[in-house]
Amino acid sequence: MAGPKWLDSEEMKAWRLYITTSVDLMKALEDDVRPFGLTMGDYQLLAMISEAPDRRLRMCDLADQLRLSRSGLTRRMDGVLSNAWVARVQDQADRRVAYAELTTKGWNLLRKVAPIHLASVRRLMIDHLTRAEVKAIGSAFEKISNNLHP
Amino acid sequence: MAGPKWLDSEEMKAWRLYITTSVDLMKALEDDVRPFGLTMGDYQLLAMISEAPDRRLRMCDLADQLRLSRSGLTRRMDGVLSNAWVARVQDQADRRVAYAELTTKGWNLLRKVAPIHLASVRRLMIDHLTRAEVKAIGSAFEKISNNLHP
DNA sequence: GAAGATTGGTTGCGATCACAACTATTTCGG
DNA sequence: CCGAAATAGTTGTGATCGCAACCAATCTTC
Repeated sequence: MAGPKWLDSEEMKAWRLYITTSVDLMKALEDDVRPFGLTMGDYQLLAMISEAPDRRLRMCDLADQLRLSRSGLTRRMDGVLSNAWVARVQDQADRRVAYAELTTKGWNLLRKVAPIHLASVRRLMIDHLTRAEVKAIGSAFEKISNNLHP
Repeated sequence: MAGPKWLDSEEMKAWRLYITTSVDLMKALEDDVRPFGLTMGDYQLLAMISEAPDRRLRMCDLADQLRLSRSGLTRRMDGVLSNAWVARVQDQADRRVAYAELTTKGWNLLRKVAPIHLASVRRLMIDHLTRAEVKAIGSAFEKISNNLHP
């Protein structure tokens, strides 16, 4: 590695605040979707599907995008399936493949919750930041992400 | 709330990259401490205790700093206690209180792992950022944190 | 100084999730 | 084509962690 072994105080400050605050932030966002019977995991699943063509996504791709293992996704699907927010659709061409498809009920729920969730993201994070900080976070995590995914 | 309901594209980019990349980053850091028989949770526990006076911390304070529930900490302690990295010390003055105290074995382990962990933080995150981005992340999460903890 | 509230910590239980092993289907090498 | 390898998804198992209920010790209030 190029850099010295330790982090200087600016770096350490950024690292520590980032790590601890991220946990708190997630819990606060979780609190804000709970009244709708959703976890953040559920919300992200619904949001991810809603942006895909035909509001459906292969299980495999969905797992990748949600950073879940395939077994993790199978279990998470149990919840959204039993609530009928998502339907399971078997692919006719390749019968190994199943799609997760947003139902009308799921779509309606998401339309109701999304503005509230995004308002939470604003209230808890974005509204406290300068435009420069927003851009810096975007570019910083973009570089970190590019390095992580070769 | 003051702001508009939706996030603009800069804000959305920052938010999404932050959320997804944070998960990936955590997994990568986890991979780097695993060879030492540690989880990131264990590492953070040891690191937190090591910075306290006498390298000991009340269970309660430790739980707060690690963002764990008290029961969560009890269970996590099982691991570090059975590895004898941490010892349980009962307070004589207030007999409700237990301290988690870093053992010599735990201290030696931490001295070995800390440089490697910090090198990972550099390699995976800090070294990819400009000084301005590091400062922006520090100030941004500081403000988010201040808002979260009233 | 005794009753009730508060604080510190553990335990029972349920939810979430990853890994490994498994089944089913498709694709590829020869 | 046929068998081997790859791909998609599920299930068994174990780890982690929060909530609620609990016990024990201390503090508070009258």
